[in-house]
Amino acid sequence: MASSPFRSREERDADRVQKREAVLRAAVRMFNAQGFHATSLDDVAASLGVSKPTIYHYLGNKDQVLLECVTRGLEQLREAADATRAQPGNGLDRLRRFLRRYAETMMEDFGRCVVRTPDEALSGESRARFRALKREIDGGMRKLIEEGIEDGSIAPVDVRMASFALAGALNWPGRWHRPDGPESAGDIAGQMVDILTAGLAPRLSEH
Amino acid sequence: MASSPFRSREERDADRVQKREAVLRAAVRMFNAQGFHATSLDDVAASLGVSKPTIYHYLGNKDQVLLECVTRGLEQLREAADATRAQPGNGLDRLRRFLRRYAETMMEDFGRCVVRTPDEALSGESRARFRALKREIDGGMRKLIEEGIEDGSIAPVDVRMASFALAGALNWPGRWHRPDGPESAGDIAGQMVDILTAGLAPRLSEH
DNA sequence: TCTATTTCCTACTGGTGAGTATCTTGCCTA
DNA sequence: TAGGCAAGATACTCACCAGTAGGAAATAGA
Repeated sequence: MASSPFRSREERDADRVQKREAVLRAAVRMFNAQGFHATSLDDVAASLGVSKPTIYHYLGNKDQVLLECVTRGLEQLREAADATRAQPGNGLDRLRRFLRRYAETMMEDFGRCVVRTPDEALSGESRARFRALKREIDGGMRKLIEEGIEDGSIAPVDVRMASFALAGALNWPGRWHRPDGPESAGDIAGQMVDILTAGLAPRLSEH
Repeated sequence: MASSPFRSREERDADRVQKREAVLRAAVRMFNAQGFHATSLDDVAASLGVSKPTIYHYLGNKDQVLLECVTRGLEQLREAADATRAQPGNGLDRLRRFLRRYAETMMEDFGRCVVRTPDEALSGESRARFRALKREIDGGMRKLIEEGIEDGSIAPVDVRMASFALAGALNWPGRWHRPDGPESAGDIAGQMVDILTAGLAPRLSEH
């Protein structure tokens, strides 16, 4: 493949996608680092060496930028739920696998943005969509818990409460975890899932 | 006590404290409802039928208002930890009592403000103090877990991870719980603590 | 009665940042 | 080769809001 200064249609399209991606990535990083309100689109643009209208060109207004960030994160979570559903194992096993991926996602750029974004940061239609997506994820988690209770691998609990407890615990790393820290996201996720499924009280009958 | 239009020194002091309190309460309610950045001090003042300089008179600048809100919440948590320390029972019992009060606090005005306030919302010295107070609470929780592990009432776990998991799960109601909902804060707190201490996997040996 | 202090208001300043109007350049297509 | 569209830049507007200046009214104390 000789590289020519004349780019084909596909190349130019790919270019556009790549630039869009770069803008989104820069935005989410700054939102996570400094907070949504403390980040101006001028800042984001400057960090890429471009000007503000460029962001409007690729992504739209600030609301839309944030919505796309959180949507990305929530889609990763939904994919995790879908993948889990297709796997073998009893309910608890599958829930555990889902929770691990959930926690890992929460330590990545877009996942962190989901936890750090309160509903009020978005306005109007965006807020409604944000909420709907979160409800969907919650629904998936509840379903997994229910399946586990049905097959006896999970103790009978209030599904709604359990789901909130798990989500809360696994969202939290998105607030405290630093990606450059000593522990890998996978390690942390694994440990948290163990603690949550085993509980704190010692098990009397463990082989 | 005849009520006279001439107020004593004590009465006037009490008046001042009461007004200060009212301003703080109005502020924290609006911060929780609409978010810190979306709430102007003009809004807070208007909700009390006064003007912005009144807020500056009683509380100082916006940073200081927020700092006092979160400090109140964190002090409630610290009091809970102190009270717990004085109580009888094994480590797990005492931790459970603390966690209940922790969760309940997170569903009240000032507690909710603590969860909803990211570090970046505060600036400079305020931010440092906010972080220090949070670290202190976390230290208290870790200590309780350690004591439980020592006396055998809590399974040996990574204390840091356990503390993060518990805090995350119990902070979360501050984000989703509506005070006017059907379930009382006490009920929710109790259920969440049960789930967290028992774990999800069924216990084989329970009498 | 005179002064100081508390309490609170009206009215301003100044900065910041979202969003837009308009222009330029260059490539693509007809 | 003319017209159109993509990809940006510059340079604005406009609204909002934190924080302040300065003053008025009431009360306290001397």
